[in-house]
Amino acid sequence: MWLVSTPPLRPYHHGHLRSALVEAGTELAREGGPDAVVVRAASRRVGVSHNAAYRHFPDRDALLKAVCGRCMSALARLMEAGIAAVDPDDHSVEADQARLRATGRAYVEFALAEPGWFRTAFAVPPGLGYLDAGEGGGASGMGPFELLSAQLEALAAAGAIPPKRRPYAEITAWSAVHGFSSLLLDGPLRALPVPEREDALGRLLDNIEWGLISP
Amino acid sequence: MWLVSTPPLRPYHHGHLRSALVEAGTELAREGGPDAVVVRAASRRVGVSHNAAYRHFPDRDALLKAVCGRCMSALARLMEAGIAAVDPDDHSVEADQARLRATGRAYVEFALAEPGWFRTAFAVPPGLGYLDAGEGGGASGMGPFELLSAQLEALAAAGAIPPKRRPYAEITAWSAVHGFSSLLLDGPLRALPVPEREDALGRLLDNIEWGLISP
DNA sequence: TGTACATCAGTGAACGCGCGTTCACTGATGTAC
DNA sequence: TGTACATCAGTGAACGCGCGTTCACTGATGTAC
Repeated sequence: MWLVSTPPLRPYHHGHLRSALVEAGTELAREGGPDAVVVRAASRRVGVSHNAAYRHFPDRDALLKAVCGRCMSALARLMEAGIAAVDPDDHSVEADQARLRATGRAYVEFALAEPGWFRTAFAVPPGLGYLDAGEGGGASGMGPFELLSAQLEALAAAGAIPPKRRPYAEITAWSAVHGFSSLLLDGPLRALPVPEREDALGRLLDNIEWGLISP
Repeated sequence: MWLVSTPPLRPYHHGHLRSALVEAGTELAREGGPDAVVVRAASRRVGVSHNAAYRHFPDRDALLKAVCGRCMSALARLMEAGIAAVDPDDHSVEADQARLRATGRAYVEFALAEPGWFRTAFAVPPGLGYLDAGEGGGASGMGPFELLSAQLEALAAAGAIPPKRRPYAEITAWSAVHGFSSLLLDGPLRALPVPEREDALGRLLDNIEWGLISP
């Protein structure tokens, strides 16, 4: 008899099922946010039975956390791109300021361009600890917080931020762009027309800068 | 035979089932955030069969939206309380500033004290339009945005905010406190110890103020 | 005041869905000799 | 190089859960006369 089962491509006896699942989960997150990151759908995408995932993740939350790390990395990479767009050899205060603004703009752009990823990046399951070291970094290995921090540090080193205004500057700046993004995506600013959104972002970045830089 | 059904208190033939369901949904939101606002659980709490809800809401999203309005109202009321804590007869710039800070503090306090409500307030189902007029207001009828706006307007009228810094001030201030709250609840600031959280909030409010007020 | 009747707000049962998780299993892989 | 065997990463079936939503229904309420 020759109804021998044609082995279906032997898909994943090679140890990269874990990363394939994270990849699939990341795609689910892109389309549907954190709630869409579910074991069964991810397994389905990879073409594997849904319980195979439990060889690589103790439970759904572990998968989700890994996906969150990927989303945070994507954000970091977009911020890095924004920073890199300013001439890296220019160490003037103006260039430092431009780099700071670029991090902020990139943050908001990421949220608008990839809302599913943005929501997922901040949906690390409670009770799992936050992202581990090494998770959530961009190409440089630095995460969004470190990238922002580096720009502020440069401005402070150049004397543009007076020392009394330096503490917690990261948190202020981060909060502003994060809140703006959230309000645009899910909050009452949903309805804000695009041109006003653009203006509002400009004013918001101005405002942060004024608050930090003015003596 | 006398196994006649003893009518179980005739619970809701009086037209207030709708509000009872919203009430129950609000309690669910408090405990579990927007995802916990589900038709069956709300009906269960009220003591009514789960399909009775469909006499009052076309679907689950309609219930959720009503609950979102309640949560937004709760936020507005806490902000109102913060404002009212500053002597209402004092119209000095200092008092206006204190009222502005009070709105910001109340916002963050609300998020920390009632995380479920805070998350739900900003989880209006997409595609339903945002909250209708009349929903989401506090005792004064004003929503969080209007309350914030009123404080900024007072400062502008007093000349404390230069005209060139007035546009979009609402959005900047709101974004900052909203982002800070979100990052504390769900983001990487989860782990921030309480004293630093307090310091960070103070600096954040300072920073907004400096950004708005300095000439 | 009493009665017939329409309306309205509930009930109980059922459908179908997708999920997380566990079980005993099997076939492929890698290794010791 | 060949073989016996342990290990490991998958499979298929099943459990139980809670949900949204719809159906035909019934009992209470309010109203016209």
